[in-house]
This record gives sequence, C-alpha cells and structure tokens, in this order.
Amino acid sequence: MMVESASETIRSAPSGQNGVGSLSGQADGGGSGAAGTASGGAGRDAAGVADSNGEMSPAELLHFQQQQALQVARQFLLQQASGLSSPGNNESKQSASAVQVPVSVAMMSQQMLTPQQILSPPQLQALLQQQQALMLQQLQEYYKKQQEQLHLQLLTQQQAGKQQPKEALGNKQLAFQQQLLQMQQLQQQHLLNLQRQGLVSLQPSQASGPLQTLPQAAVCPTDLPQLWKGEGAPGQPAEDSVRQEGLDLAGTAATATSFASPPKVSPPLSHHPLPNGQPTVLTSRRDSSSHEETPSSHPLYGHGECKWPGCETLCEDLGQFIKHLNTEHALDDRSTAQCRVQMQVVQQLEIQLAKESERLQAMMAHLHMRPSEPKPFSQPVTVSADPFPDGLVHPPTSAAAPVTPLRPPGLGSASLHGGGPARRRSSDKFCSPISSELAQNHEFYKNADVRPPFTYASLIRQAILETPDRQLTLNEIYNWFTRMFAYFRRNTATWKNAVRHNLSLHKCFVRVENVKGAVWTVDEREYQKRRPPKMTGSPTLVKNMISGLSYGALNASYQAALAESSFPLLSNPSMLNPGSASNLLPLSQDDTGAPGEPLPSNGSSSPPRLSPPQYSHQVQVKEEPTEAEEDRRPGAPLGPPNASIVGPPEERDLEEELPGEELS
DNA sequence: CCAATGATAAACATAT
DNA sequence: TATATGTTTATCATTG
Repeated sequence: MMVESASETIRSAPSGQNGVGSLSGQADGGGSGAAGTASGGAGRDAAGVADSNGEMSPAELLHFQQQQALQVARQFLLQQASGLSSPGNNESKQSASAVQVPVSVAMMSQQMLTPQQILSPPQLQALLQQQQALMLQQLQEYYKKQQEQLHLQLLTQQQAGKQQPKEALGNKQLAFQQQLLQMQQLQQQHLLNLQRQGLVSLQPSQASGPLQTLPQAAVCPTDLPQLWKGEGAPGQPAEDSVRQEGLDLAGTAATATSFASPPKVSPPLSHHPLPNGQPTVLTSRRDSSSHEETPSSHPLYGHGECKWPGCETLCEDLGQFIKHLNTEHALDDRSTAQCRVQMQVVQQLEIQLAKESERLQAMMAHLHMRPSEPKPFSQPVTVSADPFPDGLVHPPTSAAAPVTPLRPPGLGSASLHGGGPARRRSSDKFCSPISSELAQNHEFYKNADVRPPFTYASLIRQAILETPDRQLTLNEIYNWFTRMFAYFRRNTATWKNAVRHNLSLHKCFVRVENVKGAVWTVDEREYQKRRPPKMTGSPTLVKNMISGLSYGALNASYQAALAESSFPLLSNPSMLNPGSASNLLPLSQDDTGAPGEPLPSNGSSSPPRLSPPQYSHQVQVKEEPTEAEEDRRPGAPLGPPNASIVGPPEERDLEEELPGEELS
C-alpha cells in the first residue's frame, strides 16, 4: 500500500524524466524540477525521480533516503552475490531481466525510487536469507557434483589402475579422498557460517522453499531475478526499456501480490534457484557451454571480460568466454577457494547491511522521527504515505540538529556532501578530495552504473594526476573514465564531449604539445583557484547534506560510504580484483594526501610545481607519449614519484581539508 | 534576481 | 573523406 503511495509520488513526476537516460538530463530537469528546492534541490539527473516530493517532511525524507540507502546496499550485495550464484539459463536471463526485473542495476542506482524496491528490513533479511539459502544450495549441489565427479574419477582410476602400479593408484585415491574431505570441510564450514548468522534455518535439502518460507518476501520475486541477472552491462540496449518497465511496474505492481506474478518470462526460465536441484552454478555453465543459444551474456561475463573475481581476462565473445571459463575456472581447488571468498564477501556485505540498518534506526530515533519508528521499515514505503504531509518542516528543527548524527562514522566526508544530485559541486569543491572517495569506492563505481559525484574537471584532474607523468592524452583520459566508472561506459558521445569541453574550458588543464601529439596536464594552481567560494554557514551545509542525501545523493554518497566502510574484502583489490589494484593504489595515495590529513611531504618533493604558474608543476611532456598507457616507467623522467607528487603542500591542504573548512 | 559554476549540445576548426 | 581532437558558444540547472 505504501508502495502505491510511493509510486504515486513518483508518478507525479514528469514521466520519462530519466527515461532518456540521465545524461540527457537537461530536458527532464526543466519541467519538473524547480519546485523541489524547498526540501532540498533535486538534482536533475541523478535524482530526477524525486523531484516532485516537495512536500516531504524531513523525517520522511530521511526515512526515504535511508531506505534507498538500504536498497543500494542490498543492490550491491546482490550484485556481489550474483557473481557467485550464476544464473541459470542465459538466454532466459536477458528477457527475464527485461521483463521480470524491472529494475536493473543501473536503474536502481540512478533512480532508486522504484517503490517496490523499497524493502523493509525484514524483507531485506528475507531476501538475504533467500540468497544465502540459494547459495548454500548451489554450493551443496556444487559439492555434490564434485563429489560425484571425484567418485567417478576414482572409479575410472581404479579401472585404469589395473594397468598401473598399485601404489600409484593408492596415491591418487588418497589425493581424491583428500580433495573430497576438503570439499566436505568446506561445505561444513560454510554451513556453519551461515548458521552462525542464523541465516540458515532451512536445511539444505529444503532449500527449495525459501520463497515460501518467507512470505513477507513477497517483494522479493521482483528483486530476486537480479540475483541471477548478474551485473548488467552498461550500454545494453535493453536498458531503457527496462527502465520504462520498471517505472510502469512501479505503478501497477504496487502491492506485494502483484509481484507474485511477474510478467511471464521465457519458459526455460529455470534459473530460479531451487529444487529441481539444478545447481545453478554448475548447470549454467554447462548449459551455456553446450548450447550456444545464449545471445545474451553470462553473469560472469561482461564488458568483454571475465568477471570471475580476480580475473579480467578479455574474451571477445561469449563462446570464447565459456571456453575460458571452463578452462581457467574449472572445478578445482582454486575456483572453490575463490568461490568461498566470494561467499565471504557476500557475508561481509550482509553484515554491513545489518549494521547500516541499525545505524539508520538510531539516526531516525535520534531525529525523533517518531519513536514509533524504531522499525521504520516494517512498513516499507511509507515514505510518501507517511504521516507528514506537512513537509517543509525541516529547516530549524531537523536540519540543524541532525547534522552531527547524520554523519555516520563510516561515511567519509565524501559521502556527506550533497553527493548525488549535485554531482558537481559537491565533491569537487567542497568536499573531500575526489581521490579519497574514489580510492575507497572505486570498486563500486567501477561496477555500478552510477554517476560518480564528481565534476568532469575533478575527474579529469584525477585521471591525470594518477599517472606518474601527470599527463595524459585525450584518449587516455577517455580510457581512464571508462575504466574507472561503469557509468562512463555508455553515452560516450556525451561525456567525451564534456571531457573535451572541460579540458578546453578550464585553465587548469594545460595542453602540452608533444612529438607525437599532445598531452594534457593539470595546473594545480589554476585548479585551486577555480575553487569557488566555499559553502559557508553550517546551516547551509546541513541543509545541503540533508537535501543531498535525499535523492540521488544516496547513490554516490551513501553507497560510497557503504562500500568504503564495509567492504574490507571488496576494497582489498588483491583479493577480488588484482587487476584493478594497480589503479587503486595510486589513487589513494596520490592526490589524497588524505582528505583528512595534511600532506606529509612538504613541497620538497615537487619543487617545480610552485614556480610556473603556467605549466603547473614540472610537468614535462613525455618525449614519446604513450606506448602503453599503463606502462608507466618506473623511473619517470621527472617525475616525482607518485607519493611525492602529491605534493603541493599548501594548495593541497586547502583542498583536501575542505570538509573541515566547510563546517567552520 | 543575479552571478558563478557545471553539464550538455552543438557548431566549427584542425590534424591525422 | 572520416575521425579524432580542440575550441567556442549557447542554454539550462543549481547554488549561494
């Protein structure tokens, strides 16, 4: 019911505002927007959907936001999970995601308001449980298979063994048995894990019933598919239609019941976990390998590369990928271990989610959002339905006080700034250094189709500063964008134009002619100069934070925060994504210098920098640009090594400490 | 309401 | 000629 009201709210907003895609936000903002300022200016793209709720009370807003945050978290979780529990039939997957899953990842993160997405904690939990159950089941199936396989092998071996020396056979058997044992242990361990968390009340064997077990999870059916959907590849044509669907559904399938019967999907849809015992994990792979009927993609395959944790092998097509999958990620100890790691990741996420929920409740409690709200969630979407029609109450009461409490420990300053909607100002200017947030959430941005809350200028700068040489060609900048942000893997024409535009427009970007072309460098000084008068009064800030948090802000900010604080595993590149590690590191050290703390190294490291007003620091143009963008030679010509580069002491500080300044 | 800033579009120039 | 790369101008949104 509340769902309905929520959708109501949403629907009131101009339709299609985002249908076009957030990038073309201009149009959308025009009509609808404007109004919303009272309760916080709504960003035009990032948060478009929320435009029309001018009348939400702060409490509602917060509530709403929080729920969104949870959704995001959940989404993230699902995404992670999907990495583990690969969907069943691929072919059905796509259609399924289009029809049955109205909310694509992208949509979630960008619009986030689809009513049915708003789950109550119990629902969330239910979902999680389902997920766990599913995974468990899959894992078990997996183990079972493996055991069977082992037995088979054993048999084979025994037969073969007739021709082999006994001892050899013995050894092999031993090995197998060990493996078996290992498997079993693994399995038990996992089970234990799950049980410890009280997640597995259901026996593996009865795992088939998660859905029934959790009636309240009515909402889940909608979400579930995502589990198997895997991470949608940005740029998928279906995206728009999917969104559309999502919105529509939002309107129609408002109630839980309606979810129960999602639009039918292709029949072969066996990817619903369960019973038939078709271990999704295994089957999916087999299926896909055997029949090529998969025009769609594999959950572990996206953007032309293998999504297996830690593996970014490029595969031209699905077929190749399948091959790769079967060879590189076959059933072996390694894969199993990785699988386990992935499970832990999921668990971590889940734990974090729980924590965040708790925090949310505390926050809400503190904000006096009705004591009755200890469980704001029990009733999901109360949001708009909530008893605060008055709205607009925010200013004094809620606004001022909340400030502190609002700042969740886990959230870096970055997360607070009015992230989302105001992609621009927020981060760039007054907020924390892009690098720190980026560093911490780069995994997130890399995979989630969420618009990063940074301005183009700051992103470009970041890209450039990340390199040892502190210079990049336009193309390299492009690459950086696409590499670092899923969001920039689509609508290329738009953002590339924007990048060029920014490069030309801002004095801080200096083009340096080179033998082989030109590279772009950053004139830190100019960059600093360009900093606008920062936000002053705290009240404003507060308001900002609130409003920011509200809409899409959650996206970037909160998600980022979540990502940051909660994914030890995730953020540990070495664990999940060795490949990306390289990118990450420079980020964090480099620019950052750390948001919070002043740069250690004094200017010494980069002497030149202070001098030339023009070409900023010592940037020296690479004689021969490129070659391999990544191939940064160790002994950079001039280069102050990464860390040192950071250097522009004073200036840097200024910027990096912004958060602090702001408050003053 | 205004100015500053940013995003997006688009026209146009130039180089490859 | 087609593209990539740059520059510039215009319009709109958000913020202070």
